[in-house]
Amino acid sequence: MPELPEVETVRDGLERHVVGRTVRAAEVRRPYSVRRHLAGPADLAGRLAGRTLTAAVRRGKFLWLPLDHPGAPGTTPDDALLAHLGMSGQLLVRATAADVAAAEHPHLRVRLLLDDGGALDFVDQRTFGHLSVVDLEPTADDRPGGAGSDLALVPGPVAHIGRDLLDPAVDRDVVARAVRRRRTQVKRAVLDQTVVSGVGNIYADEGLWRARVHPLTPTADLDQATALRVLDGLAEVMGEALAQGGTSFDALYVNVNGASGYFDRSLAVYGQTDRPCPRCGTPVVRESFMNRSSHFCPVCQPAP
DNA sequence: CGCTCTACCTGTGTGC
DNA sequence: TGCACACAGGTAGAGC
Repeated sequence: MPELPEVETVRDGLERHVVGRTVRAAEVRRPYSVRRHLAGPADLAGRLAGRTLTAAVRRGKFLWLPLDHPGAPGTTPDDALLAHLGMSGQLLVRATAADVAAAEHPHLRVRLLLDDGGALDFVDQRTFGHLSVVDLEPTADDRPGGAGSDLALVPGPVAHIGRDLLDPAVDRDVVARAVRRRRTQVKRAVLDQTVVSGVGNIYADEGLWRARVHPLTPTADLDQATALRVLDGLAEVMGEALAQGGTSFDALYVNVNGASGYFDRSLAVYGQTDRPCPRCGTPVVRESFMNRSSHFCPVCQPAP
């Protein structure tokens, strides 16, 4: 389940192994996986052929690779290959033609054949993820936590996504005020990607546990210090997961599912129903929330 | 405009 | 064994 640390691990792998290479051709095996590319699979393939991948950029859980102009290398890219991994998406680098041939996979959705004989494969079991080629647009960076009037060059579908807590330009004080401005519960607020991006169900539960805040606490009840403690808890747990993911990252293999190894060892409450809270030993509680689930310690995180 | 809820998708696990 | 169903969950867009 890729959240911010997993997507950042993928971005880092793409930066080191794919950036600078050129797409020879794109094969769309499953049109549904490019459904956000409104002009259709053939148009997507046409816009990728012959283009060079010039960078790997991420905001929250969105990831994009700006594309060089075929006839004008070195100019500022104005479009990009945009990816969202959804729940189960993986971007897998195949180094050689032999690797490509050996890598047929029942969940292979899109294959980008590269000009050096390798490939970049988009594999996605549950197909919540998607790829598209979209224009980059100078976007007023006035989202919560943004850098005020600065313009950021981001894909159109990413324009409404807030900065994430691992972004050096994020202002946690501003994000905390944005969380408190919402009229809802704190877990809903931190899952809202327009408020703060990159947080999914797993890290929301873990961050709230670290901050000792119940998921259903009304945002109206949060003072600034408590809201900041929640953001600190989220940033801390995502930072630790990223550090672990980075150390287990395998060269030439950009993995997502379980790449960090974090899920098995370090989760305090997520998926730990009835197991003891690592702080106080009280059994962890699971409750239904937004057709999902919330996990928390009923003692450390008292109900509002 | 702000908030809430659901559809989208597929493989795995569980209960009858 | 076979079937039905719950579950995992990020996002866009509809609904209120």
